[in-house]
Amino acid sequence: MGIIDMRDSRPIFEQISDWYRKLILQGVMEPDEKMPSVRNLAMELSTNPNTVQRAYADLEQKGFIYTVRGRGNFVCGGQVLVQQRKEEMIREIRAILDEGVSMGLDPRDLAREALSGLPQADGKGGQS
Amino acid sequence: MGIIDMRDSRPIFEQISDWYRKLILQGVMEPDEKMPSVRNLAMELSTNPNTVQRAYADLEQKGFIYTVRGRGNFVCGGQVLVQQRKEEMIREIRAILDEGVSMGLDPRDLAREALSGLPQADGKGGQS
DNA sequence: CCCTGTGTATTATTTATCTTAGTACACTTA
DNA sequence: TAAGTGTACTAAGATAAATAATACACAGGG
Repeated sequence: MGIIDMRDSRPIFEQISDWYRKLILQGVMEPDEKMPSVRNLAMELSTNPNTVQRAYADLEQKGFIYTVRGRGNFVCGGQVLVQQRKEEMIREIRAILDEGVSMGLDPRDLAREALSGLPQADGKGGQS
Repeated sequence: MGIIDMRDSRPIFEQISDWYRKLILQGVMEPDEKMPSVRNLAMELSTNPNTVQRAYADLEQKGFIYTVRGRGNFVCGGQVLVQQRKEEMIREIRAILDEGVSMGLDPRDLAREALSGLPQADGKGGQS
C-alpha cells in the first residue's frame, strides 16, 4: 500500500502525515535524517506542494520533524516520541476495553483474543 | 457528556448514531423499544430533522434499528450485534498492537498496561 | 372520515474543509 | 549567481455537512 489511498476517506495531508509518523516511530526514518523536499514529494505523489506542506506542518506541530530554513525538514529523535505513542496506544486500547465492559464483556478475554496470533516483537527498536 | 459534543470534529449525524449504537449494545435501549421520533429528537438536540434522519438511516443500515412506516423506529435485538461488535473490537485492538510491534514494543506489555486499573465486567449483559 | 404523529423525499442554501493553482519572498549551499 | 529549500498569500474549485422549507404516504385515535 502506498502513501495515498484513494479509498481512504481521510484527507491527503493526514495520510501523508500518518505515513511518516509511523516511519519515524518504527525507526525507518532515523533522527536528523532529511525528509523529502516539499516540492519533490508533491511531484512524487502527484499532489500539491501546499498539501505536502500542510502534512509537514502537522508533523512539526506534533514534534516529529523540525525545520531548518533554506535547508529542509529533518526527523526528530526518537525515544521520547516512542514513549508518548506507547502511552497513547494504551489509552486507545483502554477506551475499547471500557466500552467492552459496558457491554458486559470481559476485558481480559478481549485482550487475550486480540493477542492470539500476533507476531512477536523483534526487539530491533531496543526499547528497554 | 451529552449526545452532541461541539469540540468533537466528527459530524453531528455520526455522533448521534454512535451514541445510540452504544446504548443499544449496552442494553440500555432494549429490543423493540421505540426510538425518539425524528422531529422530537431534532428539537431536543437543537439540530435539524434531516440530520437526525441521517443518523437513523446509518443505524438502520448497520442493523441496529428497524423502521415501521407511520409508527417510528425501533431497536433490533441483541446478541448478534454484541458478538459482531466484540469481534470488531478485537480487530481494532489487534491493529494497535500490530503498530506497537512494528515499533519494537511488546504487545503483551501493552495489553497488560491497558488492562491495569480497569473496572471489571458487571455481568449485567449476561454474555455467556 | 379527520386529525395528528410518524418516516421519507426533495430542493435549495449556507458553511466549512480540502485541494489545487499560481505567485512571491527569504534563506542556504554549491 | 543560480538552484534548491521552506514559507506566505490569494484565489478558485470540489466536496461534505448542516440547515431550511416543503411535500407526500402511512398508522392510529377520536
